[in-house]
Amino acid sequence: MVVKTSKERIFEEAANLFREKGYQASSMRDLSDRVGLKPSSFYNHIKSKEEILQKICLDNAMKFVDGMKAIKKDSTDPLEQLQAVIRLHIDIAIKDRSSVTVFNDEWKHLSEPHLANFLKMRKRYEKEFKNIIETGIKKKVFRKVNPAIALFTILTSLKWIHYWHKPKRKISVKDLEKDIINLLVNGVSS
Amino acid sequence: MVVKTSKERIFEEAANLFREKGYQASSMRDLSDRVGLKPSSFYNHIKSKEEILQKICLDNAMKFVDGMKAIKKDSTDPLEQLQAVIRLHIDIAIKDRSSVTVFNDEWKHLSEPHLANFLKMRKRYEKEFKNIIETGIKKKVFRKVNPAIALFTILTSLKWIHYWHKPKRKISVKDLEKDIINLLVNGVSS
DNA sequence: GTCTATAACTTGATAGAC
DNA sequence: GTCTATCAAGTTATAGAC
Repeated sequence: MVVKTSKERIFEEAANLFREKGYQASSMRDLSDRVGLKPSSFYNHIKSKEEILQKICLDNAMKFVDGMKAIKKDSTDPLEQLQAVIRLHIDIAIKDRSSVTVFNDEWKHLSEPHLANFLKMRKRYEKEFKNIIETGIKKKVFRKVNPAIALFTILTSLKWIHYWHKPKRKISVKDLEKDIINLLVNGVSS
Repeated sequence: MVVKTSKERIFEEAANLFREKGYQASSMRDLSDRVGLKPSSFYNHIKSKEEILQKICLDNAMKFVDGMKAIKKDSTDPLEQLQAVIRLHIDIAIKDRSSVTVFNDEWKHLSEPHLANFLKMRKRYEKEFKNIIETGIKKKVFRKVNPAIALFTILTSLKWIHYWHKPKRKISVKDLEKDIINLLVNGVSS
């Protein structure tokens, strides 16, 4: 994919723009400046502004759903699964910063029925995540924590990476993953 | 404060509205419907729409800054300080859900110089938080974790409470605080 | 201090020439 | 497939009556 099509450039620049300014504050004219096409030309490639948001949200949701599916297939050990899920979140955040930020922060601007679909997928994902924690507790691999609280604490704690990680930082992705897993699994206490 | 002034009602309903729809997607007409005043009447009480956002962001920033100051005064033990900071975040999130959500998610729509001020305050707060972690490591109260990674993981992990906590949930604030502190300090591993 | 009316501007999207 | 021109609707904020 050396030469990008106009359509690809629209989606890529839109993700960058939406990440920086938010979906609502980003106008088609702003996007036009970045893509190098007049706003009217967009409509040969997309149906509407919201279609861009829909695709970004759906594509990222699929990355998480597919990743979770693979994890559950690869291992049945809750600790291994938890570690793999943490790695999944970090890898997705680092691979496409803009797109995952839009997925995290701008989904609320989806219209129906896309919003309902999105929330249904998210709920299902959270359920699978919580199941890992609950199984870990049952097998005594994890301490007896409140599964819902552990779920949201861990899930939310993985949302800063896209904001913090820049290629210039000296830490490698492998080390970053190791440190975060260590922190969430073992805590800070000595 | 039994009877609320128009000004108070504007700020209160604005926080609710901005939380639900986002700042940019919230119009003065939307706000008008909730407050029960015509949009033009707002301008007897406020200078602009952004002034509302500015006040919400600044007020909440001050809550965190003041809270941090009190914590550093009350104790010099890093573990006690960390526990108190976690409680601070949870208490603020539960006491005024809407306002803290706007503070968390909508600050990017501040114009200069308010945006720069906000970011400066945030950076200073993060520095004080990181200092607790670094001191804890030096005193061997905490394990030798990467302080920046621990800072952001813990800080971010506290951002789901406003979204999850509803009075109808059976768990008390005290128990919620205990569970989250336990999780972040000791991890999930048994 | 609230209202009606409206100014001044920006928005997403379309029509139609090339 | 890109452009110019433009529309219809929505935006924040103000002027001035009461």
